[in-house]
Amino acid sequence: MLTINFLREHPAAVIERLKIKNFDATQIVAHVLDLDRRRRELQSEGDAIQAELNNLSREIGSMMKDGRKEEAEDAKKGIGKLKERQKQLSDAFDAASGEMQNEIIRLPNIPHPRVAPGKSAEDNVVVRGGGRIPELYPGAVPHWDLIKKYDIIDFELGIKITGAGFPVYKGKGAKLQRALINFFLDEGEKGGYREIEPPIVVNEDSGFGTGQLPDKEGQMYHVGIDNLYMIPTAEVPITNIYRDVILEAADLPIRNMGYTPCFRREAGSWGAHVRGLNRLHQFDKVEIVQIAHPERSYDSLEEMVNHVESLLKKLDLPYRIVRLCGGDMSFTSAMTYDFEVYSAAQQRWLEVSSTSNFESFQANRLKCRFREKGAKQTTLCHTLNGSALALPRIVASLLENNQTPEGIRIPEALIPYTGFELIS
RNA sequence: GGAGAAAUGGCAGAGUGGUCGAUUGCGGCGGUCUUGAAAACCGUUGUCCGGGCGACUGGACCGGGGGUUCGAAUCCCUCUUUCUCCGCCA
Repeated sequence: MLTINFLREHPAAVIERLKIKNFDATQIVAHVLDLDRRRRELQSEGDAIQAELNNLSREIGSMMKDGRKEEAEDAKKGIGKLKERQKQLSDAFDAASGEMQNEIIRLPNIPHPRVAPGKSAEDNVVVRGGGRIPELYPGAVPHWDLIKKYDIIDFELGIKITGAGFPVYKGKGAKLQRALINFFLDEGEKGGYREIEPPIVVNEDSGFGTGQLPDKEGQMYHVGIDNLYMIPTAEVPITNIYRDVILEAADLPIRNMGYTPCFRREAGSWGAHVRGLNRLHQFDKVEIVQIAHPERSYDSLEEMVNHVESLLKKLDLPYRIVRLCGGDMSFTSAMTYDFEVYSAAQQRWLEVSSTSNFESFQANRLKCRFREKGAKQTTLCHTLNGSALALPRIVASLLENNQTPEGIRIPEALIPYTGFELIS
C-alpha cells in the first residue's frame, strides 16, 4: 500500500511510474487526493467541535463540584446540537477515509526506475545464467515418468488421500525432500539467516499485512470454522513477525528464514503446462525474508539474489536469472528477480525462486517501522523476500537433468544429506 | 469442552465516573559529579491523525468493537487473548 503522504506529494510521479506496470492510475489518484482533502477538512471541523465539547464538560464538572447545579443544567443545553453535528462529521469522515483506503489499496507498488517496461514474460531481462544444460541419453523421459519408474512420488495416492496436486513422496523421494530442506536451511544459516518455524495457518490481520487479503483470498485455503488461512508461503508468517513493530535502525537488516509447506488453491490453472511437479496445491519451500533500512534495501536484494544463485550453483543446475519487466511483476513488488532452472526433458525453464524488494509497500500495511538512534520520528522499513528455494521444480529438473541409464545421480552437495548417491 | 479471574505506557504496577495520556518504580536517553566508569542526584522519556514556514497547537488512543453519560481507564454489552481449576490429550 502506497502512503498517502507520498501520493499527496508526488501524484504525477506515481501516475507516470505505474505506467511501467501498465496501470493507469490517473482516476484513482485524483479520487484519492480528493477524498484526502475532504477527510482533512472534516477532521479539522470535527476536532474543533470535540475541543468545544471537552471544554464544556470540564466546566460542567467544576460547576457540579461547586454545587452550582442550575448553571450546570444550563450549560448542558447547547450540547445536543453540537453532538448531532459531531456525529454527522464523524460519519462523513469515516466514509471518506474508508473510501480513500479502499482506493489506495487498489494502487500497485511503484516499480523501481531500473525496471523495464513490458507486457509479459517475453519482455523480462535475462541478467545472467550459469550451469550447463545436459545432453540427455536417448531413453530420457520427463520427471513424471521418472517418479513412477522409481516409485518415489505418487500422484494417484495423493488423489486418493486428498485430491489432485497433493503428491505423496515415498522412500528416496521423501528423503530427497528432507535432504533439500536441510540443505537449504543450512546454507541459509551460513548466509546469516535465523531459522524460524512459524505457524502454517494465519489470521486475517496477517493476510492483510503481507497483501494476500483482501484481494487474493481465492488463492488461499480458508479454514472457515476458525477463520484462518493456510499460508501460501512462509513469507506471510515470517514477515508478520514485524507487524506493528518499531525497530532500531541498528537492528537492520534483519534476516530470517523458514521452511514450511505452502498451500495454493491455484484455482483454474490446471492443464498441460502444469503436469507432474510443475504446479501443486501443496509444496515445500524455504523462504528468506529481510527487513531492511530503506537506503540499503537494494544491497539486501543483491545479497539475496547472490544467495539464491549460490544454491543453484551448488546443486549444479543450469539456471538463469531474469529481472521481471513491469508487466510481469506482482502487484506488491518494486523489483523482482526470478530464478529459472532448465528442465532438460521438458525442455523448458521452470521458475524456482522469486526474489523481490517490496520497499515500503508491505511495511505500510504492516506498520513495520524503525527509528534512527536518538530520532523521534519513525520511518517505514523496507521488506524483501525470496524463495531459497521452492522444492518441486528443483526436484523436477534435478531428476530430469541427472537421469542416466543406471538411475538418477544426486548432486555432490546433497549426498551428505540424502545418504545415497543414486536413485535406482 | 466446563467453571472462575484478568487485560493499563519498553517492563513491573497504581488508578472504580470529573482537569487522567494517566501516580510510582525499573529500564532508556541527557546532564551534574569523576581522569574514566559505577553509585548518587537533577532532568527527560509512547503511538497515531489534523492545523501552522515555525515557535507551537487541536484531536484520538488504558486488549478490539459497540453502548450509557454533559463527562468513561473506571459503568453496561460483545468479541479476542491470558491465567487458575476441572475434563481430554500428542
